[in-house]
Amino acid sequence: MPIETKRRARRKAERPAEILDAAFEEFVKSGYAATRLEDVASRAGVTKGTIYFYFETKERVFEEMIRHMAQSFLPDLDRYASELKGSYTARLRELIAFVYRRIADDRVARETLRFLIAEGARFPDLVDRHYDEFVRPMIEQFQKMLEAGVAAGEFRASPAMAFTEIVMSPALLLSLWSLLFGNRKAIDIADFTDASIDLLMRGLAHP
Amino acid sequence: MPIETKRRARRKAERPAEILDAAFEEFVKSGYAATRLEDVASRAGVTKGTIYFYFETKERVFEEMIRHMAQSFLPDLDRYASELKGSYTARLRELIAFVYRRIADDRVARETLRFLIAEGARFPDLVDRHYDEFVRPMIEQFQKMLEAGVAAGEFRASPAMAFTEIVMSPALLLSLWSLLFGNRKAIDIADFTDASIDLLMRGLAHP
Amino acid sequence: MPIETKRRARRKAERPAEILDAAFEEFVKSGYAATRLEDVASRAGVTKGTIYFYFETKERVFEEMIRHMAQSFLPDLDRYASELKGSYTARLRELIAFVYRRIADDRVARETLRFLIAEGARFPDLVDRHYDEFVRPMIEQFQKMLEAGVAAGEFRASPAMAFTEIVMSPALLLSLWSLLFGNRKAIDIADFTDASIDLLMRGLAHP
Amino acid sequence: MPIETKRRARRKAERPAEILDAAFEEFVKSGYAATRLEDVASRAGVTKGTIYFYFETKERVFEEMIRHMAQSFLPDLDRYASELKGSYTARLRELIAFVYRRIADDRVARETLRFLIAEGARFPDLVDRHYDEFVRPMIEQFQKMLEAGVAAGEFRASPAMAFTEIVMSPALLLSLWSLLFGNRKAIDIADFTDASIDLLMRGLAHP
DNA sequence: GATGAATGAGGCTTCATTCAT
DNA sequence: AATGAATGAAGCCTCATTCAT
Repeated sequence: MPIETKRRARRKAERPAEILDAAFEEFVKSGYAATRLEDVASRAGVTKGTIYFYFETKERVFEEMIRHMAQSFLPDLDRYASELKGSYTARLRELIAFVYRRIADDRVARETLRFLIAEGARFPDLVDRHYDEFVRPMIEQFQKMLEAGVAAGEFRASPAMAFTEIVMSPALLLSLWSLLFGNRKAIDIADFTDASIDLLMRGLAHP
Repeated sequence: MPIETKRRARRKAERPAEILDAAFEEFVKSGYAATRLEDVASRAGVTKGTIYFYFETKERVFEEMIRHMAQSFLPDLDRYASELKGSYTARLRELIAFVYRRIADDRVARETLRFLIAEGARFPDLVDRHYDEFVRPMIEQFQKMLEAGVAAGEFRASPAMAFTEIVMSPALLLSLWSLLFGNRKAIDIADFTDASIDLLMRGLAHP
Repeated sequence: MPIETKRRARRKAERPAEILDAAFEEFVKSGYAATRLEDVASRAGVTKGTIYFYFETKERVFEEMIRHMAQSFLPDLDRYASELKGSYTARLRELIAFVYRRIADDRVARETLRFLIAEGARFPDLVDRHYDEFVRPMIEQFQKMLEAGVAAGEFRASPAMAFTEIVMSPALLLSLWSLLFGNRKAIDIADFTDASIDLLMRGLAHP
Repeated sequence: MPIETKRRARRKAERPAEILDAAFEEFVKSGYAATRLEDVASRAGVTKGTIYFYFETKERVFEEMIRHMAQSFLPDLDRYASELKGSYTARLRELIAFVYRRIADDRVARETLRFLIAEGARFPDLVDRHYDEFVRPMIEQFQKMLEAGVAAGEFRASPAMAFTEIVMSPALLLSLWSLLFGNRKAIDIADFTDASIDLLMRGLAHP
């Protein structure tokens, strides 16, 4: 196979991804309804017809875009968690900091959250899929660690054990803050993270 | 003045509010772009033209709708806060519970949050207005109470003092949870609230 | 009858005329179709409903406005023509100058011409009425004078006798020039008039 | 290239012109504001959307239509003028007759004049363009010939030399007459032209 | 695979007209 | 007489979608 053919083939193979990348940017800029597939096409360097070669409808483009962008960091999280050493207090601290960095500071994750909030009613499957792939596993990861910490006598058996998602709520606030105010009312992420962790760890600790 | 005139006049005066109420429901159902003003009109019991008698554009209807629905509960909050007695620990607990009930459990507030997240880029003034009227005053109220509690020696001077919004983050999570999952993955609000407060109060307390 | 009542009655009697004056200005500004009766109303200091009290439709407003503005100067012309003395050459010169001043320099006449050209297809009766009330009498007036001049041996029996309207054509050009170019490409009316009359009188004279 | 492709390509290339031709007819029939683009479309054998594929707005359709229809006859005029032989009196006579035939008798030119008068305020650029492309060159052509005739001793140095447009005014009257009265009050164009030229030439001649 | 001309349903917006007061 | 709230028909324009090439 001549090298030129190979390059073109690779090119073609990447078309859908290029379109979805372009779709992400356009959907971010204008929202689902106000985005024109024409603009997605020209950003991707193709024409409208090409999009319809790869995707059935605008809705499909949106759905696939969400899937495409939402690269799960669950494997990373699991590996990171399993490699942590030391006291559970220290481990939890590390794990939370890790998640905060990934969630609160990641533009793609943030805008995906916006999409899900804004268009969730139209795409309930996407939301549920996200719950299954991101939210629940993350919560379970924290749940495990909390329970281990309690078993080890490091954490008290607080009622928050039944609502591990509370642990993530400051990170969520950070995301929303950014979605709402952009950098008009910026929060220092590092300081905020430290303060959140400090508050949380004290809250979990034995009195 | 005949009674018929009065009724009609009252009717007239209420028209804009009726339209905005209808607009809220339709915008909730379909989102900004997918809502047809015609549907707003028929829900309000008028015709399309009538909406344009009171509002210039669809955008204005949306903006005014947000303003109309967002009845500030700041006065309530201030009064409630000023009437609290006892230790700052107890007062803070009460205040948080109060806010949780109002925010996390209020459909209008929740959907307004969705609107602001979804359409904030198109209506930045609305977002800033909400910050000025709701977010900042609420944060300041909590800030005051935290400082008083520290001054009274009840709370430690934690780094979270610089990020009072952390206190509200579980309530936000509750709102978002509802926006995303509706009642598909319901959280028991009362228990969640208790757990959050418990965690927070321990985190704020002296070791 | 108290004086206040009288004033109000006079006021009322003038309403239609005030509306038509306002209509003229608005129709001039935007043309027939693009003019909103609402704007006519507010310029006249009344509300839309009032216009419909006096006129059945927008078309009627336009028609009545044309009638109202088109104050015939035929009586003036006839009187002026009958008072002229001296040679027919001198009389014709005077008469033409008189008409030029009235036609070419009169904003109302000019804009009426625009209305008739622009909306003539929709209002053929208006056009015909104008022909009967303005164009034909004016031509006849000139016709009479030309014939008298020929009979007196002052003018030659030129073929233009059968097309007296030629005499008016420079004035028409002046009107159109103004309609098209406003004062972007102004022509000196006095000089133009003199030149036209000079050319015409030579053309009519015996060689 | 298959013949079918060629046909389709030719079709495509002609679309805009077909649309503009249809637009001319519809605008003539109803005027700018009262013309519906839908009617233009169906007259052109396409649908509404197609018009918007080629033109941004209704205003653009109108502007482009005017440009499209206004095929300058300046080159013809220049060639015709340069080929004339004989006395300047004879040449001028020929030139005027040529212009009268083209202007006074040309439906497109006539209706374009109506458009410019009716909608000139909305499209001043069109008007100015017409001045530059038609009016001024034509006047200059006549100006040159008049000056040559004066230099040759055939014409007197009349004040009309400064207002060459007077020469065209009977043709303009003819156009307007047709615009206003259609064929309700027809003028014999040939006789009218002869009479105009006769009057003019006598007016220009030495006494 | 890719193009882009063409379609047509649909929504926003305007405004002449009506009518209860 | 006059008001002005309300109507609803109508038109401009957009854009997802199709399909011949």
